[in-house]
Amino acid sequence: MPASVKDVAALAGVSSSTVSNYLNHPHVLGESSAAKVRDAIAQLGYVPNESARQLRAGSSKALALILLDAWLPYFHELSRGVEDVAREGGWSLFFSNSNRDADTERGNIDMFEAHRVQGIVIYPLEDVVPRLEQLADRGIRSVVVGPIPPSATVASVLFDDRGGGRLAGEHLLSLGRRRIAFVGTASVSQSNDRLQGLRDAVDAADAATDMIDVIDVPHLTTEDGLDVGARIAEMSDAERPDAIFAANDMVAVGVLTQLLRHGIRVPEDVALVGFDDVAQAHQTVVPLTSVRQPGYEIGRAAGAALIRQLTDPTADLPAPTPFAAELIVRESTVGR
Amino acid sequence: MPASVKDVAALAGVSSSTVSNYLNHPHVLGESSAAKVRDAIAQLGYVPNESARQLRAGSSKALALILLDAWLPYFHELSRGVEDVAREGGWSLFFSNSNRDADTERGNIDMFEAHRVQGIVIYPLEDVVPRLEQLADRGIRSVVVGPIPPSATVASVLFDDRGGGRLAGEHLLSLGRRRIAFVGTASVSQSNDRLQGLRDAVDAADAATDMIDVIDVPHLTTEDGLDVGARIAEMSDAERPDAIFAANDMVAVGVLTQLLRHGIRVPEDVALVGFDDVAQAHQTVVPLTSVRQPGYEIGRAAGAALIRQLTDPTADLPAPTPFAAELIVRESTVGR
DNA sequence: CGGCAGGATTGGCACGTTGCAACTCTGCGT
DNA sequence: ACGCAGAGTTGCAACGTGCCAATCCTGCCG
Repeated sequence: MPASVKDVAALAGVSSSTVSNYLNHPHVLGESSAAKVRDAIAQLGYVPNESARQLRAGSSKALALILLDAWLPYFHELSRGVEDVAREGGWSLFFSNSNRDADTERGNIDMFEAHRVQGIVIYPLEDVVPRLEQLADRGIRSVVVGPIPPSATVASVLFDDRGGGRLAGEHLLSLGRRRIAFVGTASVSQSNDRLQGLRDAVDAADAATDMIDVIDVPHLTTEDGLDVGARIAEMSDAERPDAIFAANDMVAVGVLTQLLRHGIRVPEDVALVGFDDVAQAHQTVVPLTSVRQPGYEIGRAAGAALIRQLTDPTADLPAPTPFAAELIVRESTVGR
Repeated sequence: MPASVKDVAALAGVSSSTVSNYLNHPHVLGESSAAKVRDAIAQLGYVPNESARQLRAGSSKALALILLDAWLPYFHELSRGVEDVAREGGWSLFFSNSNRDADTERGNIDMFEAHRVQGIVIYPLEDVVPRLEQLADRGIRSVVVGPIPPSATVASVLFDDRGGGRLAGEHLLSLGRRRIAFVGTASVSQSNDRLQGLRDAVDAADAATDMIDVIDVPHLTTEDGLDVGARIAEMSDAERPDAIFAANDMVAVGVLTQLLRHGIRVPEDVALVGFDDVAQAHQTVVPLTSVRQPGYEIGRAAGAALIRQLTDPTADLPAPTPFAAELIVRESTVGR
């Protein structure tokens, strides 16, 4: 039912090639034809059919972004970075959310392959590198945010999670804290790296290795943090840790909220460090010390790396120099 | 470079029609051909080209969702509702975010028209009904979430914002509060309706009309709430309102946080009511009384209304019976 | 053994767009 | 007056898919 080039051409009294030229090579058009085509397009409200364009072109000038869990604030920042760099380069960007489900993740990859996007930025749940290498054979390049096994065709953008964990640990130790609880998710490699960094700090300080108490939660959400906070609040003073390092800010916010509800003082009774430094970290009653992960910049870097590969397929994969962690100290560790 | 039906057909030793039949009408295939085609598809890793499919079909089995500001938690709930109902009906769903920018909103609509989606669910920024009616002429139906002028072709799903505002007002008045500050955004009609509901409650109680103090903020974010909270905290006891009604939960969370930082007691000194009842409302140090807006159900209703129109184009537009508001009372108004 | 029913398979076209090669036309130089 | 340059325009093919009508084949009945 919508108008096609043919309809426009008929109304304008020119051939469809001329209409196509008007859209894609305006400079070759004569003045009078251009005017006729312009009027006809306006009159019919013609909008080029993107599917036909893509079919003709062989692929769409589009990228895809697949996120582990789009509702976490950190992923907002990441996606804005990818989005901006895509828009600047004139690419369209399709989003999708794996919702922490491996089937959904695979389904999203399949869908984007069917839509012939040219490249994919993915923050993966499971090991997707073999699948991505398969896609690379078929001309779809990709960039993984996070650590991956070495690959000849799949690039990655790294953040120094372990170093960030170490910064958090050193900070807490320097404050004299000696019983540190780590709240994280063993199923996400980044969480484990952050824990390893904490262990590094403890080892370097020559402190007792049993000072770390690991608490595993399913999703790193505020809700999970509230549960953990309740458990900690119920502990006796003797068994309660004097510091908590949370694997992300959202779970830290939950812990903080629950501790405050129970009248436990932060940082006097328990010091608290989060991770990511999202906006929420300084929007809490006691502003949160956090390890800054530059989500926006990481997103930009991932998008830029992808676009570079697509623009110049002969270029080498960019060397994965990790983004450095930075500790942002606020009142949840040092008071006012 | 990727394989096409032709490649599959050549490898399987059958015609491309047979391959097409295998994919779309498996029952007409013979046993042996089916097996050959299956093997060839597997061997080549063939994935049908979605663009070509859509071109052939005339339109994609896809819907679009355009949100005013995807980062607000309320919109997560809304989008999950639309997403679920779309998936259940076998439709793909494309997301996009207007980011509170009218140009972006228009650009998104244009993009989805070019991609020939069959329908659009939109939570609009500006008045988009004329544009949507134009789309309806070209076969793209749409459903607006929120109030719209009467239209023959554009459906809407309504929520009783005014009634919700009234509930909040009645609640605060019944608690004996007499100086109510309203925090909202004049540029969003829903915010104004909520304020009007508050005024209704005050009028009905025969109370002084100057008891309402309207504070306008730009975006209804937590950051805006922090600013407002700071202003309120600096007021003298005499001029400080004894109740605050915020147009959404995020701004309420900001206000609450700032008040608590300044040692102002909630609800003893200032009672606080939010709007939407998102998850964050019960994840605060003092859980937030809020007017529940069933975002998930509203999203489902919008998606279902759209799919109904597409499935049966002769059906009348569904009557827009508004979703009712419900007050969820928590400690930010009644204490413990 | 001829014919025919009906299942299985195929050729060809159309969807809307774009790029290329080919064509027309105007005006200018010789 | 003739040719030619070059700007402007056009016809045609092709992208990958899906559907329709047409064809092929197998086996069975008379």
